[in-house]
Amino acid sequence: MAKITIPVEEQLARIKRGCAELIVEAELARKLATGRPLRVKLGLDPTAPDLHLGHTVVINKLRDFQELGHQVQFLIGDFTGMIGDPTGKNQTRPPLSREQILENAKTYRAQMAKILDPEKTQVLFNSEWSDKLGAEGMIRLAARYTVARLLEREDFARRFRAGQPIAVHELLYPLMQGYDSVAMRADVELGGTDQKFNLLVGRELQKDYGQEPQCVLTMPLLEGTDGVEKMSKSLGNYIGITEPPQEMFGKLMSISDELMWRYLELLSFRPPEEIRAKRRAVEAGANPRDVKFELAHEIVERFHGRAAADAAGEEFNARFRDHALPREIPEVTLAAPEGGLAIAQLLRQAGLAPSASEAARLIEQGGVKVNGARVAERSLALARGGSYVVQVGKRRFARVRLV
RNA sequence: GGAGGGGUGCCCGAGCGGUUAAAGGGGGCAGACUGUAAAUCUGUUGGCCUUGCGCCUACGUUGGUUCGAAUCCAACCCCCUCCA
Repeated sequence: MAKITIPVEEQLARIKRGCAELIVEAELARKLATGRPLRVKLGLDPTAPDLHLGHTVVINKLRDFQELGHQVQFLIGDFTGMIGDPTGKNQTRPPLSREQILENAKTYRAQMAKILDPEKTQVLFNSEWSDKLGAEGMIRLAARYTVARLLEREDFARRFRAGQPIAVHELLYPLMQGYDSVAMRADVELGGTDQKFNLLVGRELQKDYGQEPQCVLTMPLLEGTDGVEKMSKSLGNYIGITEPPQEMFGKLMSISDELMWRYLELLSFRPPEEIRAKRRAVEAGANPRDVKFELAHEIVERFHGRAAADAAGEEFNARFRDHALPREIPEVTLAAPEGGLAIAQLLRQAGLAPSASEAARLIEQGGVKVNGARVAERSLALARGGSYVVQVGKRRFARVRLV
């Protein structure tokens, strides 16, 4: 790989942008000054095959490194994934089979390619060196660190104080992750702020193995669409990067005006000056909706391309600004009895409501329209042989044919 | 091994013999408003139908007491804490 000639100051500025913490800046400056492409590590747990925008915050940062000419290394934690990162929540993760892990890794690679240059991105598996360790190696590794140091981790310390159980394997996790850095001779490791402790263990172990310690760069955790909890699949507040363009666009438009600035900061590739200008404009009275619209467009374009983003934006405007019918309405054909099909039954059978009771509620609340007209009576029955556009709320539609 | 605490609707959590499909909050959904699937406000939030003040399921599981049990009793399962 070619020597990097971009000035250290310029590189540092780009690297630090949006980050939570950089340990230690002076060390990184020294590494950069050598002009050697740095090995930049990001470890990923292979348990969840789907990435969401929260994961991409760190990947976006890797992209910065990659564009500066550094060597990005993706580490799939197929070994550590079997241990399970201590979450303090006591969740037992089912062990994954070899095939599942490889499958997930493949998915990762495809998803990453939307942000990084796959040609320049290395993918590694930590079982490659962890498996070889064996019981003896494991114990030798464990001998290099102390319980007291592991208990520095906030999560461990709290549980220890509270008398809550800490399984021994949980203590091993940071060591294994740190050992990865040793095996990879990582120059820099990235992670969310929640990973800070683990990343620092890597530094310590590298020193212990006589290596120059890696620099640690942590990125803030992205809040989910609720604006409060961090984005996660289990909380249901996530935006998956493989979601359909329309869905992704809508979810991005549904974040609060406040949260929008956070997303802009952590997800947008627009230059910081431009984002500052937008903020000033909104403070001066511009409509935040338009800023959000541009953000949604940028993100959808990143994962689905320009055409899909344009289409999703137009569709959104038509649907929610102009209250038009969606361009594509799923068609459903239902069998109706002679006297016609009761509206509540129709909603349930067409998949517009989970149960007839829920359907009845929606009707009472005025949330159901047939051919654009609000349904007032739940005794309404639609005649056999007809075709109807049925709408529930603002987002659920179906074209129902009764036969 | 011993002692104690607990398992309630999507989640948290109150209830501790009847008026309880179960307070309150969160989340979800719908409506109003709007700048959008923002914010705010209002309503709603087990299921079924012949929509009655109807029926069926539901408070870890299985039995029991009772006219009547989420509420009392017994056994079992699971979680947690303390002691050893």
